[in-house]
Amino acid sequence: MARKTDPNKIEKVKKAAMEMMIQQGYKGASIAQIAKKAGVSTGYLYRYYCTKEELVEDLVKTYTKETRENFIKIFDNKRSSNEIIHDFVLEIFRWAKEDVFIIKFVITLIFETKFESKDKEKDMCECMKKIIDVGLIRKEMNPKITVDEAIIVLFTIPFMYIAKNINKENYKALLNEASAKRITEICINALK
Amino acid sequence: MARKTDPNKIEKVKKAAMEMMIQQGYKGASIAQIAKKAGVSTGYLYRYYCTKEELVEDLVKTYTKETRENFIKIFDNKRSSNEIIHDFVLEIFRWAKEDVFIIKFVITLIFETKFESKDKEKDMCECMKKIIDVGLIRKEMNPKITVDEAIIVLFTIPFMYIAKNINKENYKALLNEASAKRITEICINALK
Amino acid sequence: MARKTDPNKIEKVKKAAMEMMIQQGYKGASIAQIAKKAGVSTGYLYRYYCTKEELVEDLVKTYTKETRENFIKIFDNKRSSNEIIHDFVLEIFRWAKEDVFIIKFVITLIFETKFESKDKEKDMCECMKKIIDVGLIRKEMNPKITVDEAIIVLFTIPFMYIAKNINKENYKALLNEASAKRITEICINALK
Amino acid sequence: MARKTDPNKIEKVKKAAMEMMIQQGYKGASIAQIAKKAGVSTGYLYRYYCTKEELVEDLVKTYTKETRENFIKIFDNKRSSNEIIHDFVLEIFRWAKEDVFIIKFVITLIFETKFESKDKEKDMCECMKKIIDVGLIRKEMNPKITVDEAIIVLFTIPFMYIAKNINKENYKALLNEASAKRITEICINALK
DNA sequence: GATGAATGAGGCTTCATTCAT
DNA sequence: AATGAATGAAGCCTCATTCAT
Repeated sequence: MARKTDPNKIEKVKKAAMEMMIQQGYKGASIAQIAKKAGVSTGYLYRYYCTKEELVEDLVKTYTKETRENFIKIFDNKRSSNEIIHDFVLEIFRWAKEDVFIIKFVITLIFETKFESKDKEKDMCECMKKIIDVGLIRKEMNPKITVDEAIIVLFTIPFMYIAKNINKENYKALLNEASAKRITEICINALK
Repeated sequence: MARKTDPNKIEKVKKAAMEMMIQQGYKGASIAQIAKKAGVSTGYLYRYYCTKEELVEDLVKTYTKETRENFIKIFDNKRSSNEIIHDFVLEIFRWAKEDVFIIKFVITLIFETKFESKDKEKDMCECMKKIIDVGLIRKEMNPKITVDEAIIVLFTIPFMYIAKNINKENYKALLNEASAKRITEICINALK
Repeated sequence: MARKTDPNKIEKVKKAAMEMMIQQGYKGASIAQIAKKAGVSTGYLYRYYCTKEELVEDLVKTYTKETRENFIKIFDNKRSSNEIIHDFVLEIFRWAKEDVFIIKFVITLIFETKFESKDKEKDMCECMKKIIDVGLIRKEMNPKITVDEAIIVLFTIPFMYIAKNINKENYKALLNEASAKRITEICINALK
Repeated sequence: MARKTDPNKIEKVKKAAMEMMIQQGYKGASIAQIAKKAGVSTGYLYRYYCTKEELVEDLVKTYTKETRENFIKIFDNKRSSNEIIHDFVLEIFRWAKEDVFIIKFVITLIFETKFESKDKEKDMCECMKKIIDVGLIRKEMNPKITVDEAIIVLFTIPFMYIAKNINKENYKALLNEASAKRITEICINALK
């Protein structure tokens, strides 16, 4: 009977929060700014989230869930480690093209240590262990490889590539098959 | 903007500012805290810097200057690109062991997008061009290599390695000759 | 201001408002809390009361009405002033045992100066004048007695006794015949 | 060297806080209102008090300290209980005339249960025990007397008398020797 | 009639900045 | 030159009130 909740509104809030956090970081993004950008009142946010922190936690959960699941699927696949790395880079590129804001937001989050969740860390480690197992068996990887090294190479390099290009005009065109191949090549070589 | 008077005091301010920013980030580090930690008045701080932002900009300049100069020297050296990379990694490790705060601060800065300076960017590009030239001539590098790729590999991998270990107990011991060799190896391979 | 519709619902609202005000005071009791406790919507509440203040004013009127009428009856009775005082104390005790919430609420109201009504004041004065008349004629009271003094003694002392005991475990047992006699004795003596 | 702290300013803040709390209660009195009334900025308050609650606690401590000490002295005096009661009433009256705001504030505090301190309670009980001892030995008091009853009579009656008159024009004149005598008489009789 | 989503003024608190001393 | 008291805009959050449904 009451005014129906506008599902677009909360989505707008999330987008606005993400954009502000991309521009200003967690501390820099104010509730007032977010609300204004989303076209809602400040109070509106507090119907959905008890605190600013909760809002960001939900953002992280919402916008990384699908991709994290995809990541897990990719690493579960029992093929050569080189193929897995290629699929992984393609998935990151696909994701980055799908929504510029989300990828920027994720990059922002990687920075703000505040939001490094234990879960994310654990998931990443699991994936790395799987690929290292495959890579060692197939002799595609350097026997000295460690989990930390794999994380640094496989996560940081593709993300940094995106971060370096995301503000360019032809951003989406740059994330093409050729560049994916090249980044894959760099990663594979790094781990050899 | 900065007027010079007592170099000791202002040095203390800078150190304090750095430490606070490491712990709390740019927004989190308050002028009052910094002044207290430095043992000066808040007003004193404003005789040197018109704003908080200016203070941080000066910090960046000061604490990256020496190392940037060292970097430039390393890349100017006309030896094999592999040797240059090794020297570069060693220099970063040396730096990281010399002053934990500075390296933490630099890592913080890499995060807080707010403080990406054009100067730093240009210097980095110059260095990359030099090493790529050498690497291509000596056939130590993949001919497809670009400046961006070199930056991603050569800066991200060593810094991420440090970032991943800096909060561990035996931090300085971990940054030894062996790990420097391993990181060098990863970088060299990545660019092959 | 109040429009009548479903007396059950609005009664629940009043009870809820009372309870919340007992626990939190006027400012502390929020409309949302009250509505939730009463099982109605916040909007519903505003069909009956234009403002929160109006709700509380109605509460005061409602919950003191019956007892004020009882008080008036007691003081109208043409017996000795001592007997009237005894009846009065018994009535207050009876009331306090009948509904802990109401008595707590009344005590809360005595505190929150905001809700001192002129009506209540006038009624009280009337009652006091009656009992003083009787008391003086029968020489049960000090000739110096004033209306204010009678109010202070006859209202404050029994209510303070209740307030001091209302949060104890055996609260109802404490408000027995014996304690009523004792409080009566104190009041009578005070006015002698 | 810095701007000298104006001792009058914080005093003004305390007075303003007291006045606002008298008018609006603890929750009703806002920091902004208090600051405005005191002629200072909102931030000013936070140099002295970490929170609003702390401000009020200090108010209570400051403005009741002297009088509580006086009360203790009065009750320590080994004379007849009637004389003690008379001195006590006189002290309350003196205090009430000295600063209208303070007495109003204390009356407000008596209401807002939030600020009933255990200390105050304990002090009160000590005093009551002393006077009851004297009163019983000298047979000036009813043997049935309890500590709670003494508190109700001795505190409530004088304070209520003041509360009832404090808003009258000739307030100070009303708190004269004669009325003190009369209130004393009522208290003494109540406890007989 | 009844609901509760939505609003936004206002509450408490922080902190970069100013300026009298 | 140096201090730190004082400022007040701005941050997060609450809640009385409104109004579309």
